Amino acid sequence: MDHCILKVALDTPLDFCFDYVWPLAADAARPLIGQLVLVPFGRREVMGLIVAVHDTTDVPLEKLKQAIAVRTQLAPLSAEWIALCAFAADYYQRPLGEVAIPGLPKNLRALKTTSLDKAVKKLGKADAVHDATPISMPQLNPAQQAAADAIAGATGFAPTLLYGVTGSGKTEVYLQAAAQILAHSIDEHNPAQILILVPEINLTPQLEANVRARFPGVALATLHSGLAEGERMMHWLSAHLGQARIILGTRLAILSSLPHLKLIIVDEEHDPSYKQQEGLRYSARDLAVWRAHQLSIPIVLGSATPSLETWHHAQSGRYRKLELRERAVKDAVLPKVGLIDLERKAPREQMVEGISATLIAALRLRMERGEQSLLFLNRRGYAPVIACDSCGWVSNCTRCSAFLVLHKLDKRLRCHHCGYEQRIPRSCPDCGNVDIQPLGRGTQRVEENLQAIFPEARILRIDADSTRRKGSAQEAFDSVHRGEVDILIGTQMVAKGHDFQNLTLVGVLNPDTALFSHDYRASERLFAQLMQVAGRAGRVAQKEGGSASEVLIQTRYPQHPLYSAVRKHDYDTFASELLEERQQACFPPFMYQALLRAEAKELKIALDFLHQAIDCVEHDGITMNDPIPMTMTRVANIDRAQLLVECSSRPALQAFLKVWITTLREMKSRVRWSLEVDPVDI
DNA sequence: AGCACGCCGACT
DNA sequence: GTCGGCGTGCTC
Repeated sequence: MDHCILKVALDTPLDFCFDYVWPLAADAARPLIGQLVLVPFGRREVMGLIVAVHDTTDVPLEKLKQAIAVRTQLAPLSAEWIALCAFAADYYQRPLGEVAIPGLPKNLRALKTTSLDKAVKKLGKADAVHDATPISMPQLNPAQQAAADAIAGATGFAPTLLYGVTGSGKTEVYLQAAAQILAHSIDEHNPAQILILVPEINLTPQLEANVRARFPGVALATLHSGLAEGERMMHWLSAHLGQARIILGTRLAILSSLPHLKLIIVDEEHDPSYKQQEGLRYSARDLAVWRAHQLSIPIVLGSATPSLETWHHAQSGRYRKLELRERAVKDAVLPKVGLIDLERKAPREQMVEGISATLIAALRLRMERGEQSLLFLNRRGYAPVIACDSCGWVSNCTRCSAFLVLHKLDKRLRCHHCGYEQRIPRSCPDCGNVDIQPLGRGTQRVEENLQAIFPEARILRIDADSTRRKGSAQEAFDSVHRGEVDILIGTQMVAKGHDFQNLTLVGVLNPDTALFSHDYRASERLFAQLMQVAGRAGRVAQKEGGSASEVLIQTRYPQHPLYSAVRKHDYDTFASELLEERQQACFPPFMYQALLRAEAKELKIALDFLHQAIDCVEHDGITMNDPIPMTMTRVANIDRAQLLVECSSRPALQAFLKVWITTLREMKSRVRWSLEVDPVDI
């Protein structure tokens, strides 16, 4: 045989592999499965992944093209890694190449190989032997020690929920379990790799510093979307070559090549950021569990407020549950949670610009004591809408079913969905009335109001607008840590991860909307968010003579069971009740779901397509709900509708989706559609 | 998805 | 007269 046929997966929506001829010189080695190959594709040249090497092909000869080059400098991607991609492709109903290729560093996919060559040489020279002996570890409390031992001592696939309140020292458990596994593997010629996933880029610097301090000699690689191409290449390669022993990253890191993976840790496993919300809509947490199962290794899912999926598995015994009941810092107590009743309107509860007298007094007390406060409001901008008092005009976006948000500092009205911007009108565009008013409150407005109430206070706002510049989020957090801020105002960005040592008050401004959301997951998320933001306070030991750290929630519904559970820090009961409700209502995790979305210039076209989609296929045993417009129907002049599909059996749903999606592709409809498996926002 | 080809409207 | 809108067709 003077040539062979390469079956190549390419990054294209076409759901099959492409065959290429590869000529074999007399003494040349055959290309290997898992190698990358440069091929002509249409009028372009692209990088693909070799998934099989055959002698023959069914493709007609005149269609066959020759591959250009096989990337031999790089060790082939492993069969396990390809199997992981193949599973994700299959489960989420996407082509293999769309899963496997985009996660690879761009420089690896580029035509010229100089940067790859340099990186491989550079890493080849790096000392592969590391001193994995950690510096002395802090003393763990008995529960932490038991947890670390149980995790590190587990053999085979051992999924574990590490359930512990914020501040209970979960990170310490991760690090000591990691230390044990690294120590076991260092003497053998079997180096271990440990993957630690965190929800957001903002959380990596802090954890990275912790890990580096704890494991000074151990090679660490970070993987997240904020890396420059060069860095990404080096970090990805050091993971792929097995040199990086600890890999710290966001959700995209779950698809990296880790030949010696021995432990996976998913921190804050309930966090919605683990779900990719565009393109391949995967759950990094779910893929992490699959990967651990595939490799027969332990996996730790850590959270103070586990997802109901994970909670359910822990309750049913599929996952082992390890619990940390106490805060790890000695004498630190859980913050006291108080509710400020906005309905009661007692004289003392006069509101100043949406902030109650009680909260203002609490802020003043912290100022006097030289302690820090945090105000949490999950709404950026100055006001979510402006309106005309006399004719009722409101600032609607012309392209979306949403309001234009007032950004007073930039003097702009801005749509948060399509990016449309305009100047702030001086008068009502409909009736000319000059009296147009901002309605509602965003973080910018609270910042302005608060500065008026406390002229001497050093106030800092942290939200997506104030941290647009790269690195500015870190600078902002650093300045809080240095004590340069008295009052911090922030969106959910500030709720995660950061321990503020001198912070003793958390005010929550407007959480009620989530209580009555049509999304049945909203209350689960609100609870997690409140617990998380509450955890920012009271991490230090209670100050002598002072009172405990405090969380004050302004609400119109102080009697709501969610708030009672938050007050008692009682996730167990709350979660068990939610699970009960979900079972009654046949919602996940007792039901498996997929969502077909359609987009068109007119809503009717999208809805018609979805009705057609229902009729085009047999669906015995599958619940096809009515097609409905999406909550945000119109975005950027495109109307969107969705069709929810349900089944009590995951395999049955998977089998159905496979047939369905094939049929839908064959319909060749000009409506844009996409399928999401295990959707979170419905 | 890209990227081409192809056929109709408003501009230097 | 051309620049450029996006329909539709193809990718081993």
